[in-house]
Amino acid sequence: MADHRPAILDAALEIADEGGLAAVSMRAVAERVGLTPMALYPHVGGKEGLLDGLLERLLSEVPLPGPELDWASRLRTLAHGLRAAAARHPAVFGLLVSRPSVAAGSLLVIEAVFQALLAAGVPAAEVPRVERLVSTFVIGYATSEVSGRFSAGTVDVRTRVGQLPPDELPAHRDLVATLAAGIDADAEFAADLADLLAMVESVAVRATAGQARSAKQPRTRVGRR
Amino acid sequence: MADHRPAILDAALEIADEGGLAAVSMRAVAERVGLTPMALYPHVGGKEGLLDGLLERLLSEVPLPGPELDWASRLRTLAHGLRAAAARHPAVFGLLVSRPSVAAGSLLVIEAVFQALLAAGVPAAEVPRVERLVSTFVIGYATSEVSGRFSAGTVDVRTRVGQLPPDELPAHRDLVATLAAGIDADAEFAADLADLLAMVESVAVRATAGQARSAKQPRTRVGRR
DNA sequence: ACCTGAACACCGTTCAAGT
DNA sequence: ACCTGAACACCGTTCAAGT
Repeated sequence: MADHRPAILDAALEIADEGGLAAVSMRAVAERVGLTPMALYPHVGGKEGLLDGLLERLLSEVPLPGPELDWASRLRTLAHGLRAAAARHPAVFGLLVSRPSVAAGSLLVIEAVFQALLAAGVPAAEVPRVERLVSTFVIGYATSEVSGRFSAGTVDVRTRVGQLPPDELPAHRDLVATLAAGIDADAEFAADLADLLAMVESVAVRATAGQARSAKQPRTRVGRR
Repeated sequence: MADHRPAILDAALEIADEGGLAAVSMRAVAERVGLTPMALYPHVGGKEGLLDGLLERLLSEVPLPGPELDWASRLRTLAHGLRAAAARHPAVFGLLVSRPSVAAGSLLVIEAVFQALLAAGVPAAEVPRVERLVSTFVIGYATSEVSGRFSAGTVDVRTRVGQLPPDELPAHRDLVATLAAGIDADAEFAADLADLLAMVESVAVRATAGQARSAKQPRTRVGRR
């Protein structure tokens, strides 16, 4: 009859947003959608399939940058879009690091990163590696932020340092002032991205220099910021 | 009577290594250690506490670099040590991204990174940010590797690209040769680290340049390799 | 304090039965 | 084919009882 898959994923996403991943049970999803738990199986194929569906939903929400932007702006758009998706759906986003995710949505994001890196002048042989490097950071950052890995340690530096004899943590002691200031996650993410994009450019420049040495082809520096 | 906590964590770690996180149930751990499930509670304080204990175990296994090494070698030692711990205990390592982890073990690792970054010349105000940047990448990389996020997509590029109309994935098409070659995870991790350490150095140099402009203090470039 | 055993309120999933 | 309802083999945890 009707394809209930979209409605099932809607319900599951709502439950995940409201009560975390632990609240997403086949029974709870079924109840919200007005079906028996077993009625979900033909549509999502079990719990794993349901979670894959949620991840696909989340990735399809990430806006792809238009081709009119320069490569650095395109990477920034993607990174901020991914981080925004994490803020909207923290529980589901946590699945991203730990799941293969062969979803079509993830393919399109990767494709956009590939195009940006090629436009930046990163040699083809290095593009997949650099894509994984940048993606790993962005996904890792958003996950850490959303799961509390960042905020937990920094709440009270004194008690943290107090866990061990003070002379075992000299750098912590020297940085107490900075650490006590806490984290401005928005600013930090932007600063990290700036450093990483500079890194991408230096990979590109390094390749061009090697190529110029043998074939002397100059190359225009792509503007940042 | 006897403190069973170490034995409990031993058993739980074994079970996690053998059968994944799903196999780590209070009942299974209790059985292996020769107790009733409820007997674990005074020692680890429930399931969450048990998982925290596993994470602490894992982090305490990461070797800390000696002070005789230069900053870049120290960061490399830490990064490879963390990745090696992930290879030994893949299931437990997956908890790292998603858990606060205020463990003493993680404190010592962070301390070592702080010291290395300060030695590299990264200004104190930027050290915590750069620590989080590098740690996020290293943890994210090891997690992705261990959970199959990297390998899954690349197994068969043709079918992957076949999911969508070919002209929607031009960069994928151009990179088919590189993508089909697969991933040498060891080499890729080393290359990523090299690029990130160069980035750290450029952050340090940027700061020194600003400082030199006002106070003209030269600074020795720390050797890499 | 530490441990046991029974019980409670959940899980995902199988299976036979209905339409 | 799609859906139901009962059942199975699990969970983490509470609680009263023992020592």
